[in-house]
Amino acid sequence: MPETEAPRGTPTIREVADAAGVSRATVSRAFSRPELLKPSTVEHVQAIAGRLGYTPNVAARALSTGRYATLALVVPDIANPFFPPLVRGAQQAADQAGYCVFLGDSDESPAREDVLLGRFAGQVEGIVSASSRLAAQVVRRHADRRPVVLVNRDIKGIPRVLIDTASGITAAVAHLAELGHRRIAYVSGPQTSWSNQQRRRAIQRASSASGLELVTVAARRPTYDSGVARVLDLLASGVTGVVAFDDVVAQGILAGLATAGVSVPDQLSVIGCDDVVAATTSPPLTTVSARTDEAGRFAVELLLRVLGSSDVRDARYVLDTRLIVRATTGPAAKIASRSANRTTSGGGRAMQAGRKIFGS
Amino acid sequence: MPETEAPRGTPTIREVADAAGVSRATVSRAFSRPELLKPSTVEHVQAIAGRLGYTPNVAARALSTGRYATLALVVPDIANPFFPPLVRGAQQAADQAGYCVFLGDSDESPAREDVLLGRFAGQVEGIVSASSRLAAQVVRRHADRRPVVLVNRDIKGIPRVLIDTASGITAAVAHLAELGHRRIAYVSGPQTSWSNQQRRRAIQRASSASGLELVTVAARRPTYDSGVARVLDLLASGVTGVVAFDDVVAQGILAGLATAGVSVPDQLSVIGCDDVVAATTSPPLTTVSARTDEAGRFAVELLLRVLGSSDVRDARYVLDTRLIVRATTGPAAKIASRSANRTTSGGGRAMQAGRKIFGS
DNA sequence: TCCGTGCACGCAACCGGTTGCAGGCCCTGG
DNA sequence: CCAGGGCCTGCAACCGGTTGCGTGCACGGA
Repeated sequence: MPETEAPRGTPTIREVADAAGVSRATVSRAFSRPELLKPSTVEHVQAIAGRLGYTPNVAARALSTGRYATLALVVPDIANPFFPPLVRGAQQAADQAGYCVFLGDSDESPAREDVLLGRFAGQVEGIVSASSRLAAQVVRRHADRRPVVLVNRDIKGIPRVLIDTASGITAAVAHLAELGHRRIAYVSGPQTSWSNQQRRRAIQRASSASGLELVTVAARRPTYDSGVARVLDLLASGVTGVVAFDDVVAQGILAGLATAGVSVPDQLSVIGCDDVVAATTSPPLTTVSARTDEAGRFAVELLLRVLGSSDVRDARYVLDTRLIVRATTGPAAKIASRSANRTTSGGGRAMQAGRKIFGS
Repeated sequence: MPETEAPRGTPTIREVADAAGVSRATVSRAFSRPELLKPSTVEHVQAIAGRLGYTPNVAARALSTGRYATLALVVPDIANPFFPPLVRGAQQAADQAGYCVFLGDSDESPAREDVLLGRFAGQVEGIVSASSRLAAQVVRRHADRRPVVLVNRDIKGIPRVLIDTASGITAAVAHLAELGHRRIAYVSGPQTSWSNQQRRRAIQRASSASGLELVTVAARRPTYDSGVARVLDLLASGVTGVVAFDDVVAQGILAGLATAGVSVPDQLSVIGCDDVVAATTSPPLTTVSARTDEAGRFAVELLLRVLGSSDVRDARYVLDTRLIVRATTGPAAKIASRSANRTTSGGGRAMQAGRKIFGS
């Protein structure tokens, strides 16, 4: 008895077609290519569809067109405050274009990242991989299957958006040199991180250019605790200024220093990177600012452009950075050491409101 | 001339079938229901498929089975540090089950959340909505189309995971009362937030139970800047203790107080909520701890259970919370007010390391 | 030797849209 | 009045797996 057709949860194109008295093709066109139809027909079909609560089935559409209207975003650690703004920016850009975004968290593991990219490749139009920890060759293999856009990873032939912290780092070193520092430290991040390599190189170059001695301390994972744990090494190293891989590490260092009774910036100057929590530390952190939200947005827009016309092959966007001087940098310690730490905040420097901006 | 078949980018089931000398059905079964096939056949097909680099097309599979192997997670603001750990937990749980997760950021807007849920409904098996700002009726409408699990939103009939901050808040108020505070403030969060309502109610109840006067100050958006902006109101209100909607607001308050030269906890005690940045503030923030990562994980596991057997209708998981006393709470100000702010950190209380834990 | 039984696999319809192609209709120009 | 040309719309194949049903075959029992 096929007389009573059970109406599914959500109606299909056929039911709309029947209700509207047209063919399925017409319903389809009413949604995807309305300019091919008589305006009155479009209106009629849309009305019926609206009444029935019809929504095109994305799987069916994806199957026949290959357009998924989705893309994937892979990050090493969503809990690292560097990434949420980036995710947000990417999200908004994708949204405007009607795309949905998958999120993947590789947990800083290249192996997991590889798995994620492979899994996503089958169900998205393109992938944005931020701060990829993968070997270049592996990234290329994935990029070979699906369009990939990188953020903060510089691989020739793959479209990429780079936050050029080198300029900001250079300004940071100059800032320290100007304040009379002679011996400084770089607390490094993940070894497979392009950003880390870039920053390390920039600081080496800038230090030797300014005649500063440079000590490197490895933090590996860029976490708060990792920053805290580096403090003893830092104090033992006899430096008067520190540049940290990122703000999170810098924040950990600040906390460690506070616990150790070392006053910032009187006894030690600290500079962060990314400006991601910098305004909320105490004292407010001098840092290298990067518009991470823009990086996310750009990456998605670039990806969409690649999807549109595949001749954008070797794009390479560079976002510049600036040094933002807040309150964790001051004159080198030998100068400050004659006085104790009388004034903790705002002492000796006329720079609390109105942030001063250096940089390229 | 149909002799030269262009091999597509990724091979289809037909090509594998041809290469293996079996039917498409057999290839399909080799992947989805191998127990129906002779072991040698399975092995053979898998080998061929592996060599060709075959991957089942998810869109095609989704179309014929209705199983998408995806789910969506919607949050009001990924940049709010409350959510990244939750996202992470959700992500991991989904991953273990072979699901990919869409992320949506509603930007605290009910309208956008509505759009997101609608868009996701068509392409996922289920949805986790965290801290939904939607009207209950609207949520129900969505839940009617697709299984929905809520986090921190209590709607009867819809499976939900709740972080019971009431218990922690109650302990917080008791803690303040014990320290001699008589008049305290609650800095509230988003009005449509269930958590905010829950916290406000808990603090009202606890205050009157302890005989404390309660003042409420509205922060609306739970941001750092919003916290900073509430400081003048707080100082004008004549309270000696403050409970903030969340850690982010509390952090802003701390910063605002520092700028205003008010010492914490000597002149004013501050308590946060969620324990999400609390360990990184200065002084370290006394707060109500919630395992947000577990909430995310639970929500996904619950969703998967709903998908498995749809008889879990009215599940309601409650995660308890605890008060973690760090360094922003101390004796009521009238005691401290006789002396100015001589000792900024660690004065008057023997409680820096070894955190004390109260709670349900 | 013949038939019943069950395993392993193929056939073909189906999921729900999309799109090249063809055909009907109407309008215009000769 | 007829031919030609557009404009709309329908037909039907197709995207790539999945799955109910049926069949061929081997094997065991009578």
